[in-house]
Amino acid sequence: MGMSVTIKTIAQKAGVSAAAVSKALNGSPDIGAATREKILSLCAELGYTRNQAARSLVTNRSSTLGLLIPDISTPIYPEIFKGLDAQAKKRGYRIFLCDTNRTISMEEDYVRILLEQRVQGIVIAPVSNDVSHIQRIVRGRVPILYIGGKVNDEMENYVATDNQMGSRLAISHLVDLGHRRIAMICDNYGTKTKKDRIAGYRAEMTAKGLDPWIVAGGSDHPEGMEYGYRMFRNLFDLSASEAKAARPSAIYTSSDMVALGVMKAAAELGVKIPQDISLVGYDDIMFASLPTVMLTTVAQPRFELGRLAIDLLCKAMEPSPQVETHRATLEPKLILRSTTRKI
Amino acid sequence: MGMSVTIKTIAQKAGVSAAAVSKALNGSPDIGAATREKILSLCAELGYTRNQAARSLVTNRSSTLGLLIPDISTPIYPEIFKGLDAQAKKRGYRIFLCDTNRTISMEEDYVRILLEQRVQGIVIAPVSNDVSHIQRIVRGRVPILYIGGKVNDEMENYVATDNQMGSRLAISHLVDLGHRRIAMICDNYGTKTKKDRIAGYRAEMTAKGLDPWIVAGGSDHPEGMEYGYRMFRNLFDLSASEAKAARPSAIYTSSDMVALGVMKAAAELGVKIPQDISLVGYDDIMFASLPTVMLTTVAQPRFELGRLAIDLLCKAMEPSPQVETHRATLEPKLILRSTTRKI
DNA sequence: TTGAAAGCGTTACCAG
DNA sequence: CTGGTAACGCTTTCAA
Repeated sequence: MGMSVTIKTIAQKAGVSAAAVSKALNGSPDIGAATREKILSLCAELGYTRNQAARSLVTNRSSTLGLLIPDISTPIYPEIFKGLDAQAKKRGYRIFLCDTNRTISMEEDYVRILLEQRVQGIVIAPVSNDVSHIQRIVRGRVPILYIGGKVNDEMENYVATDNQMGSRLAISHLVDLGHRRIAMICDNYGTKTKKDRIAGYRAEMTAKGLDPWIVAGGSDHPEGMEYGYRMFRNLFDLSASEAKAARPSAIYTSSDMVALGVMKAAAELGVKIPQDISLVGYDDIMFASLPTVMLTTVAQPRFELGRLAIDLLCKAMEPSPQVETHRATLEPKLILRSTTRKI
Repeated sequence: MGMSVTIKTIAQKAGVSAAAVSKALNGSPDIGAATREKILSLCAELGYTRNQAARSLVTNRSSTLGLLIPDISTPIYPEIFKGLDAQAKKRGYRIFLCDTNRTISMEEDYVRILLEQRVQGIVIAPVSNDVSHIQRIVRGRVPILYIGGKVNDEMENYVATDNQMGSRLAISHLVDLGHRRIAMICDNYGTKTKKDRIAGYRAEMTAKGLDPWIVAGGSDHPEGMEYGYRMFRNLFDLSASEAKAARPSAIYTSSDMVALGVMKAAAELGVKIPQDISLVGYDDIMFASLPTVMLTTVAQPRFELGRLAIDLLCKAMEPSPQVETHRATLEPKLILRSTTRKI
């Protein structure tokens, strides 16, 4: 194993100084075209590869951003990663992805690791509403931009989505179709995100002169699919004795996963969607577009989220930021598929 | 903005040398317990964070492995990443994930970047069967371990799954249920993976004294869901004029995505699964377990894949590898759900 | 047990 | 335009 080829190796072979090689490599104008050519071809020939560690050390720039997410196998994150990745690339940054496994301790570990890597900024979809453990470690040494469902105003910089508007879009659509008995099934309602979705639902129902009908369990209740499954069964068991007219004609859920649970329960109970009941979800996870699912749902613009997040983070990274906080809220939109129908 | 706190800062404040701090930080035995304590508490107090770039530079170890995948939003990869990540962590490595967007040029770019980062090994799920462009860049400077559907024996180190066995499991199950007319719909059959799945199907059918019935289009045909959709419609249009008995009673597909296409077509044609026809997929993507899908399918042990891949890569990374190539093949297993039925 | 000194590969700053 | 020279922050001898 011969010594690896460094800038010095090249310099020697080319009969120039290390400084000259560095300049040629970095496209500096302070070098003659002839020398540059010579150096560059020599680099190609010898298979020279820059040592990023050495560069980072001296320039104090790693050209790397960190990304912390709770779980990459949760349907929404792969696309968010891609959005962030694409935009970061445009701006000359690499993204270092860390999956925290929904664990505070891993979140802490990774933040420390990212700090050791000297990332220039971090995008975090935090595990919990409270991010004080993160702040405590970072101590403001690196700008952080928060994204995801746990975002709230305690956080300095964030990109959120307008969850109230999302609900309003969903309800408005159902009302347009003639529905008046619209129940909302909401899991996990402690988070800001879910609170907003509920608020939007309530506001739009009221605006249309309808009575809100909210099914939302405590934090000890199951989440996602399991929750939707149980609550829908509940809803129908309870109304079983009553007239059929007392049932909701449409269900709006706090997430697609909850909607999936509803679908499962409905199938078991012989309730047809959308013939017997209309259903609208939230998130537009990949499943929602499957031929066997085709769920009408509220989508957040994921690519746009990535773009915005990186742009805001970069603003926060500037030597003397113009403003104190960097925040943005994205507008969701309704994706019409096959689980809603005129009544 | 004061100077960041370095090992020197600590050394000064503690009244010791930089070397001493380094030793304390790295748990070296060559240092007194008292001095160590003093140094450590000072580090905590001042919020000292190691500079990984500087460490890498001098130790020539980045403690980082690269991972190249074609598309993180493809259902199978998030879990593979997690498996790899977990195992790498156990061995003290971080994983740098690169999404190549199914693009040869990005694959090349990222390989170069990883080389610049001085990753100590790379796991690659390549975009194409041919990986010569990667070899050309890497020049053997870093060990590579290949995974994924494109793996073939041209590649030095790899972890594959036994696709022949997967098919045999599927067919054997269908035969046990009484099926004799079992068609296989296979997209994208140019790859080693798909060839093996076909071979396994053929072998098992023959072993059971049944006639293989293979539907496999050329490379110009669509892939995945679209392919399954079209081929299933084809199959039924063709057999529409014939007796119903001439139709297959079961379909085995080369992937879950193809099976999803079949389900869509079947739904449109009024063919009930599994009442009218049984269906088995391959891959066990997350969708497969959805309540509205519940697809019986062949699964590769993804976590095991991650473990093995990292272990083999680490073997290949050892100074003087024991053997030339590092290869392993994993055994798939059949996941029984609700799309197959006794005939 | 401790520390001084020598690098690791690169860039930045000047003086030629 | 070019090339020494001095950092960057750390680890690793080796001598005390």
